[in-house]
Amino acid sequence: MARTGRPREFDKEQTLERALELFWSRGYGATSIQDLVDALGVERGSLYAAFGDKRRFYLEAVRLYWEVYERHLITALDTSPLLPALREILTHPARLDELISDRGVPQGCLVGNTTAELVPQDSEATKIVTRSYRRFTDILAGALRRAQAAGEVTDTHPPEAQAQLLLYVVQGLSLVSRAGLDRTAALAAIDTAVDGLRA
Amino acid sequence: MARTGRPREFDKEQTLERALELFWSRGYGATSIQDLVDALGVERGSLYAAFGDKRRFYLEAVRLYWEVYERHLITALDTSPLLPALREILTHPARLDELISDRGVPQGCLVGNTTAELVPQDSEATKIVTRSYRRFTDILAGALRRAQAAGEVTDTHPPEAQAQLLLYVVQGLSLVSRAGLDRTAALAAIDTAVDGLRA
DNA sequence: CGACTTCTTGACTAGGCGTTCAAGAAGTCG
DNA sequence: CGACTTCTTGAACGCCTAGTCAAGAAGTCG
Repeated sequence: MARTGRPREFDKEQTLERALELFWSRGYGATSIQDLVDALGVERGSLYAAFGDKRRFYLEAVRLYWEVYERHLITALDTSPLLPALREILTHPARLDELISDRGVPQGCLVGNTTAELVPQDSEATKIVTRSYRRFTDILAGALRRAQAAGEVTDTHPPEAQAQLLLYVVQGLSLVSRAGLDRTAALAAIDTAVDGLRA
Repeated sequence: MARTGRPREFDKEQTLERALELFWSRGYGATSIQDLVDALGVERGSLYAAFGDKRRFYLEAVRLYWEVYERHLITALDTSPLLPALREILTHPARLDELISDRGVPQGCLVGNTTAELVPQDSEATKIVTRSYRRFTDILAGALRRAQAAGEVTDTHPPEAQAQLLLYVVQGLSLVSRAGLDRTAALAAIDTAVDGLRA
């Protein structure tokens, strides 16, 4: 049983990654199926067969984006002292690598972009986005709690409030950076935020 | 000379305000001309005659939005002590009135939404957005400088860096709020930010 | 080999989009 | 009144969109 048919000619995971790049740089609405066909080298019918309609395709890309980012976040923050790592995280919100760099244009955080474009109209997008924000604050609050206990971070405010504030900072930085990034000003702001947490 | 023709039957300014509301809640791409015709009660041809094409119409709305917000900002921050006023500003980023309230759904900041949707592809949108951010930080930096001199705000970091950070916080809060607002968590984060500025 | 399953291709459909425009309505001014 | 200008109306245009589907290709397995 389960006769297997003709094998897929393209790598599904890799195609999703490339679609993610396109969706990330252009947004959901401004990326047409034709754009995807051209960029991915996969015909329309195959895309529909593999990923369902455009919306599902996009949401899948957002899921992948967050999955990668979350792994990065957990790894990076599992350290002591926390604040230098936190500073790193804050300087890399949009691109996992090069937000503050010369190459490439900052394109924000895909979760944040999705928030602006699809939320709250699209309920599934809202669920993904809400969940991502929740994970972010949970992970940060955990790290901050440990750092408070270690005396590295001030305990004048609860770690949850500090984590929520950092979510705003990251998302704000990601968004504003799309309009052009002044590295010096951004770094000064980040340092102000990080120093505000110091015990 | 200058024979005047048939007078316009609708109020241009008021129509722009109502279009602003629509663009604000749905975004640029998701608001069709037909939506505008239906909501404004003005036929397509008249809209085109009065406002040019859709893009100009939208950008005009963004300009109006910022103009109103900037006036509000300047007025609200022209006070001493500064921090209570600043806290007010931070709690009202999205709606000038009721971001943190029960009625209505937060729809973010129109400038921020524009950043996510049109920047950096659209150069005119980028100019408007960049200028708005610049005005925001200039106004805040001025107020913070005075408050530093008065000994109300810490001078461990320059007012420009503090202002840039607050821009990120406001934009981040506006954006994240679209996905649902936890009043308590948001207020706790804002208090954390404001207390971090205290001398 | 031949039956079966799945994938690929690209033409096709239907609908929505932004935009235009010609004809008529409603004013002003000489 | 009649000439002139501007605004209103809504049909029409061309384009692009997301999505479908039938025919053929490329595998697997009995």
